[in-house]
Amino acid sequence: MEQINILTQNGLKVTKPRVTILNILEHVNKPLTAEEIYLKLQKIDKSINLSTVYRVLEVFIKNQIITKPFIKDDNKASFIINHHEHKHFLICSKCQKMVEIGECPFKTFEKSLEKETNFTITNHRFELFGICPNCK
Amino acid sequence: MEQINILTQNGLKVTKPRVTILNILEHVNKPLTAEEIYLKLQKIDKSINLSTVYRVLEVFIKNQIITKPFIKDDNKASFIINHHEHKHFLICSKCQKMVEIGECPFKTFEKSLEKETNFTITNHRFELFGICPNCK
DNA sequence: AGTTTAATGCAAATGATTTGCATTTACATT
DNA sequence: AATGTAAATGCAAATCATTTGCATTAAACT
Repeated sequence: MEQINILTQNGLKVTKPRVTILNILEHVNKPLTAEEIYLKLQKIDKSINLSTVYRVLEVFIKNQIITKPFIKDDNKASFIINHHEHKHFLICSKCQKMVEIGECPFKTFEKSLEKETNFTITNHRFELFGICPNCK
Repeated sequence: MEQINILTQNGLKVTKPRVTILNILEHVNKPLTAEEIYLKLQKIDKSINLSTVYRVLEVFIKNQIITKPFIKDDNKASFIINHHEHKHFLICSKCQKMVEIGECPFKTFEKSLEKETNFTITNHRFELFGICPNCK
């Protein structure tokens, strides 16, 4: 199973919570909150604890298996599998529906900004908000 | 005083907490957390309460006097005066220093994305992260 | 299989933000 | 200028996402 490879490659023990969470995130492939992950987990294995979810997410972030792209206005953080692509989302302010944006237009922008500010730029966040066709 | 105009223009009662918070945000002109605002307030008037800070910020957001541009990884939200400019920041991951980015390169990008997705785009967030010259 | 060390479950703690309620204050009206 | 009223505030307690301490369990090495 691919999930197991990712774990062993990162020197992480292969445990049920880790495999299952990774599996969920792989298949969903869009940002989920810790609680959303927890609810999906509950359908698979009732015994997995919410604090385990947080701890697993923490380890995954450290190992760059996932990223925490943003914290929404409701104060909940989101987590998404890290395919080392630059992904950005357009989020409906009413129904929270997310649509992926095809292209990330910042590569060249970052380069010129590094020269200008003398920062070393490691990362960026970009999200768009609007009203989706259904909610209009 | 300009702060009073902004309040009355928005049909808001002119109170000391509101005037003072607005004054702070006007002069700082960069994102502050509720607690940072509270600490600055304490130096001016010990009696103003943290929950009042939150309530004032909430009203200001509703009236679009300020915006809540992002929530940092430490789960603290930031608030900035809304001059209806598109402002974005480059944030040092070590010292949290913020540098304003001169230009917002998304206007045309948003237009084409609206056609593509059929969303009505109302807003966006963009932050860059890196290491500042001092921290390197 | 046995040993070791890290991962987990559970319950309690934490910390940012929110809320209920009694009191105070802004401001419209007299 | 004094008064009435609804909205704003201070204070304490509640809430909610996230984190942590600790006893137990389980992965993976020998």
